Amino acid sequence: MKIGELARLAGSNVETIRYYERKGLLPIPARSEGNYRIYGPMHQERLTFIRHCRGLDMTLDEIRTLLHFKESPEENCGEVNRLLDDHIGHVVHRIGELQALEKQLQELRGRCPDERRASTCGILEGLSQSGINEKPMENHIPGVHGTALKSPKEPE
Amino acid sequence: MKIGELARLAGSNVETIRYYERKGLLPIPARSEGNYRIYGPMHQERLTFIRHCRGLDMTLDEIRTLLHFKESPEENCGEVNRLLDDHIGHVVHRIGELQALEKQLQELRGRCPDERRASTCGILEGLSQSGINEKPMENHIPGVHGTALKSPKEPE
DNA sequence: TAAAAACCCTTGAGTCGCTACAAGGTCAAG
DNA sequence: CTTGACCTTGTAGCGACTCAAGGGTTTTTA
Ligand SMILES: [Zn+2]
Ligand SMILES: [Zn+2]
Ligand SMILES: [Zn+2]
Ligand SMILES: [Zn+2]
Repeated sequence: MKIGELARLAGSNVETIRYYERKGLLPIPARSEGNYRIYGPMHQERLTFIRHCRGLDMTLDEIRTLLHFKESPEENCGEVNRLLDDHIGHVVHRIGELQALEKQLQELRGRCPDERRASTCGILEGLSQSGINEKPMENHIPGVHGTALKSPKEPE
Repeated sequence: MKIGELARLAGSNVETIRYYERKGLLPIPARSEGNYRIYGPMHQERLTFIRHCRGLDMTLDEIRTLLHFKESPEENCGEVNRLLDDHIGHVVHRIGELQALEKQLQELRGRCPDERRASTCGILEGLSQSGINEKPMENHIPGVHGTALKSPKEPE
């Protein structure tokens, strides 16, 4: 099967498949005479696995680890289980952050119940004040991973 | 004041300040004889405002809008209030997504209560099956904004 | 006073997980 | 033989930064 069909079958997209190949998540496929990538059922299974994982918001690194265990069936799966626990931790952590965020935002919203001149808007005022969200949340993470709003790292 | 001091005062970081300047969020400062950026209290206030907003996970675009209203005190602040409502919506939406995600992950985790051979790991098995998270969540968003896991867009 | 340290400058590239071209090659049907 | 769907490589872009190279300037210290 060629790349377009694989994409359709896995509900994915051609460029994404080539991207996964570059990133080492999908094994390099055979090529046809005309230099087309040729895939078999194992590629399809693997791609589907990857997409399931991405649907659960895992990073490509996390997925790489899981794929390793898929390929070595006699290894102990403890690390898989731990990886999932950690990942659940990522999600739970992020939920907590966002709930705190919502509270702050609601509080801020409450400061301007009506429409006024911008100079007296309680929201703009609140955002200018120190005291509201003085320091960025520690470990403030977009999605469930990655890094955003790091505080400037202190010299060692 | 020079850029380093401003960074310290605002709990920010020098590169970020220059980045905001490039992006038009901070007004272009005067320069010293030695070509150093020279800032005053208004720059500090503005940067602090921006950092507060980022601490609340707003995009730079959202912040740009707020800054506009800060600068035009006699405009009506209705749009500010709406922007905040929308942004609260972004956060609430994302919380809902992450809670659904956590449920799925917990369910998956339950499939492998002990450590076994990888070939019989309930988690790896679950991720391979169709049926679990068949299609990516609609509108699955990293952070509170942006777009990830778009399904391939259909031709118009 | 001169060297060393600390600060600042610009430019350009890297991060993540894709998406979207552009310019061309290949293949089946009509 | 031509059309058009499909494929190829390569490059650039998103957001919000972060970091490194290779300089110039200012401040501190010996
Ligand atoms: Zn994770
Ligand atoms: Zn208002
Ligand atoms: Zn928002
Ligand atoms: Zn297991």
